[in-house]
Amino acid sequence: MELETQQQLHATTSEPQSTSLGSPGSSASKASLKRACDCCRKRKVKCDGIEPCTPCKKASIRCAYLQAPKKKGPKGLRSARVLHALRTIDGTASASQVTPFGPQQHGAFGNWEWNSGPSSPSGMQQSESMLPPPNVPYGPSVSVAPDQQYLPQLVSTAGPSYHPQLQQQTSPPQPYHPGLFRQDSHHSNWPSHHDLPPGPELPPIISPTHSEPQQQRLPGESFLPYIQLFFGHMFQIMPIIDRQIFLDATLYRDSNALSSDMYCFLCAICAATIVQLDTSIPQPPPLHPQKATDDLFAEECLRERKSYDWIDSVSPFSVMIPFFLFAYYGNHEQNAKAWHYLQECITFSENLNMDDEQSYAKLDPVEAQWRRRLYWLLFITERAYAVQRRKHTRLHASVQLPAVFDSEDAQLLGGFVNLANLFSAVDDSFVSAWRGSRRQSLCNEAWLSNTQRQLDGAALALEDVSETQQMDISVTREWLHVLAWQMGVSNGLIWGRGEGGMRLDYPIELARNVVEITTGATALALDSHGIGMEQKLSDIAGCLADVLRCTAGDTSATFLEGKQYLHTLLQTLSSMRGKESRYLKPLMSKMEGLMGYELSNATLPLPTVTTATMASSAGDIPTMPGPVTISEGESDFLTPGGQQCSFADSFDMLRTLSMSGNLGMPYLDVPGLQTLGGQGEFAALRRESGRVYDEGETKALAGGWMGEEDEVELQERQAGR
DNA sequence: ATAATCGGATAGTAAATCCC
DNA sequence: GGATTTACTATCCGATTATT
Repeated sequence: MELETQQQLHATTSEPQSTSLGSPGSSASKASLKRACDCCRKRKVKCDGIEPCTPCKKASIRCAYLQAPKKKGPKGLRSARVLHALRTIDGTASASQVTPFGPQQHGAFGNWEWNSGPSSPSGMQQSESMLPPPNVPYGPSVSVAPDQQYLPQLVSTAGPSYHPQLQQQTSPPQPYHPGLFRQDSHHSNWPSHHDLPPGPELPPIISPTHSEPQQQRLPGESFLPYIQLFFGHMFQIMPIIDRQIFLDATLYRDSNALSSDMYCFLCAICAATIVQLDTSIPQPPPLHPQKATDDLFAEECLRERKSYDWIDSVSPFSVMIPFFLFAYYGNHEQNAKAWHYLQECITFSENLNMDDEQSYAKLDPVEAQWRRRLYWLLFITERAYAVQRRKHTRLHASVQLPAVFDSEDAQLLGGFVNLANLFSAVDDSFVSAWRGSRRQSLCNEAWLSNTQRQLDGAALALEDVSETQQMDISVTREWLHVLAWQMGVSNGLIWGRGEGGMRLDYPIELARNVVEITTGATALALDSHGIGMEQKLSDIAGCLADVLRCTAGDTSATFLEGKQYLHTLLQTLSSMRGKESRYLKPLMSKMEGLMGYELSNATLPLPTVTTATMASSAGDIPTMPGPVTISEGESDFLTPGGQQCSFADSFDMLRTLSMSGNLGMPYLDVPGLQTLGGQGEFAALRRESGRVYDEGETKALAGGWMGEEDEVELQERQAGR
């Protein structure tokens, strides 16, 4: 009912009232409804407009009226287009009039070859990566705007006869979407951000880079290639902006016409995209000979920010700008800044009441959906960050998950929601336990096994999501399993039947899953998650290495299997994002002297596995007998291979195991290597330790590999006791 | 027999242009 | 400024195809 009233907002005002009432007009025998629901529209069946409508009810599908109607009426200058078409027909006449700028000079209109020209650095990806994935429930996706399909035609017809002056007049569809997201502008709650000039009032010779020395801002055409990269590879994990708006080249015609927050936003998202994708994909040539392009964008963002009152300018941009700055700094492992910007975007989201379900009811349904996505992206990011850096969390799973827009592939949001569900399992008690602020007694086996079960239950139906998302969800799930397991170990919870995975060899099983997931994947599906994916894999590998260290000398099939998984993980890390991961060397040095790995990663020797032992394992990982509690001097336990191992001997090893993946790793006190950052939802930083300290260890730890932050926290905790 | 799909007819809307 | 033209989107009929 509520939706029905809301839909009236979208309905046009001048519709004949009689139509929906069934009294036929003078000639029309059919009475069209004001607005068909999303499903009926897609199905091309008559909708009765109630909610849920009869066809949807009959088909047992969810009825919604989310899709905003497109703007009607012609776009662009008609006569100019006619002229242009005529000129094209008369192509020979203008063929000789190629200007000195040539087609490569995009001028103030932006890059008109955004998906076709050879000069477009990502034109190549357009055809492949930018294609929307198949739409599962609704048939072919319509997520590519009609005007996007239209643009290349203009370009191609312009062809060799490109002429700036003419091009100006035959300019493409005027930008008519005033808001951040496609809306009916008359009731948009989103601020109107880009007040583009009414017409193409552009300098006659268009090359802002050279002809406008007074121009402070980066030229408009700088952005589009990176925005294309974003939509090609990162949108799946951050589906928070509208393709139709941000892939429309008219937006980038004149950067000076952009509002400050839009400009800042574009700078921030470009900076984050560049650093996140890094060398995993060919990127456009640098904008500046001396300065890295991502740094240039980030600096430009911060510079522009000084020019307006960004604190009072509360809009979704206020949330997204610091979010992408967070991703930028996170990927650069500048943690203090990353943390600052993450907090900033959370603060803005609170200012927008995005954590309050009630606030969404007041919004236009489409706007509400975009905001839900943004909120959940923040939620996921914050949770991942909290876990990785052992920070507290501020956001809660207090608002409904976003729904799939009719215009979109359901696949896309399916993956996003899946990830959100996964992180919902990382509840406050998980974070508290991980931070060490939860009483140990609460981190018991029942709670842990329940948490592990939740993680498995949270992310299902992965076959319906894209490879990139699948990678994210699967690896994240295994990574969270590893963390939960480490929590259990740190609380002395290892028992034999393997309930909740609390077995010594559980990480080997997890590593097997990860290897299975990553082995068949394309590199880009893995790489587009940025440094966060490297971190997770390195955490998992680190934990696996600890387990193997703990069982050193064990020649059982499980152990050898684990060795092989570790080898595969290290190999994956050796070629991530087009280069060797910075986490590889520390892992290798951790492995030094163990299992035959050498520090030099030039050759990663395959561990020799005898067929006999492999055959005997047959995927069946033996478990440790009986529940044990960890206390020095107690009875012995068995390694997966059945080796006797006394607690006195292994206590140190287990202590190491309990320290969140990289604990005990020698690189932790190396500045600049302690942090991880931002892949989309995991623009998060490495936290050195996730364990629950006990006082006996603190002095030794504090003097050793513990980071400053840990020391402060430790002191705080000790003072509190 | 029934349900689902979708090409395309038809209608409505609004920008662009014409006309005075 | 108002009328007209044009270009666009929306609805949904009904032929076709798929499913039970």
